[in-house]
Amino acid sequence: MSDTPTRLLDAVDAVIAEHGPSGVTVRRVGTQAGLSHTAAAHYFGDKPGLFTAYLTRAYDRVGAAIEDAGAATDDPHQAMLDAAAAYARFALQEPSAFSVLQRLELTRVDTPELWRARERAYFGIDAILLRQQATGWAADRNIADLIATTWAFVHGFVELWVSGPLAAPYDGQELEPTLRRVFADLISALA
Amino acid sequence: MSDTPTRLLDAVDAVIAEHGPSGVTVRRVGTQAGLSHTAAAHYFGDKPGLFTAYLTRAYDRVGAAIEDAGAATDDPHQAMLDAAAAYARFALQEPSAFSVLQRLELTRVDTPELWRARERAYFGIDAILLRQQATGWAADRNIADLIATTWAFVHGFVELWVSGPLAAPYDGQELEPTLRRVFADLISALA
DNA sequence: CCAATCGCTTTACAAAGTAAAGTGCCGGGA
DNA sequence: TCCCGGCACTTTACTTTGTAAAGCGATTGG
Repeated sequence: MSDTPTRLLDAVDAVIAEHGPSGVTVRRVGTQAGLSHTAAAHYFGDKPGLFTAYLTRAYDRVGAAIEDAGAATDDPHQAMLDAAAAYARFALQEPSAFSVLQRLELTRVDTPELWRARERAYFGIDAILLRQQATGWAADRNIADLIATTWAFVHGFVELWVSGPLAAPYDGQELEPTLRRVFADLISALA
Repeated sequence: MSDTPTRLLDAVDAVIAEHGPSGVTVRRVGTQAGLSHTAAAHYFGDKPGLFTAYLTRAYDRVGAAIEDAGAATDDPHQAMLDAAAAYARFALQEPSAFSVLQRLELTRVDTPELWRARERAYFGIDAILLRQQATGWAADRNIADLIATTWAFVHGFVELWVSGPLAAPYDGQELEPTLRRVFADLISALA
């Protein structure tokens, strides 16, 4: 009994699954949802509006996954690894959403809702890192640099993995355990 | 006196500069190059073909910049920083090309030319890292993990920078010196 | 009971992707 | 010299897509 905008966003997932990320069409999304071909435009204004709403929901999901990772354990070190794994899982399980995360030019970047959702995800990472540093880890390092370094690493690793370059060196391995292992090495190197 | 395909790829740059990455149109590229609206399709087959050729040229350029960074100094540590800086400069100076680097779904990923160009860029990084490790740096670390970690970090850092998230924490600073500083910290942490 | 509003659809049109046929030019053989 | 085949594009034509605008039936407040 979900409402129509939600059904339309679900239809985006279905369309990406069937036709790929660049096969997403405002018209197709409408008809996929069982509505007219202008339904998506009616609700979201235009194509960037549709993508913005879709991306906002995607950030909300990954942000929630990161928050869950932080809340599930008292050990910040474990939480960092879990949050990274959540990000990786998100990229693999919802490749549609993840691919759109990288297509900001198709969205209205200045939408407040989108900002809020992005900041939610980023704030979850910050919180975990601050807790980890409070345990004495990397105590003498600049916190802003620490945050940037770990973000950049995790995001870059996942992206290079799904877009191909890391497939060859880690042939046959799986993303999540590999990321956990390499990230753990990085964390201990930074200590 | 450049040939027509080259002029068309230059026209892609001009179109992106004028209309943004999503304003690139096969027809517009043709007319921008002073040709008919089907000229680009004629030479590159279709839109993915055009993007593939454009992306191949972009990878060739960034690969050459990385090779130059490696060749310009005997100090591998310096070469690593220079290569990272070259990547950052590329992202800033050719935002058009960099934005397409992230839009692989618009390209024909399986094109051999594109593979070759990508591998050229990656191989340049590998070579520098191997030289650096030969100096004793991080000698006991798995070379594949080292490569993945530094790639992921540099790529992720630049991407988060240009797409927004790092703008707030590093407000008012510039990408290249910031990346050099944070990357140098990472290198010494990994040592 | 009725009209305004809601939630969508229908209609309409311009821009863009792309297939296919056309056109002028240039070089090489009879 | 003439012709003819191919090269380098252009012209034409058709379909899909984005999007504006008007329409239309069902609810709902007065």
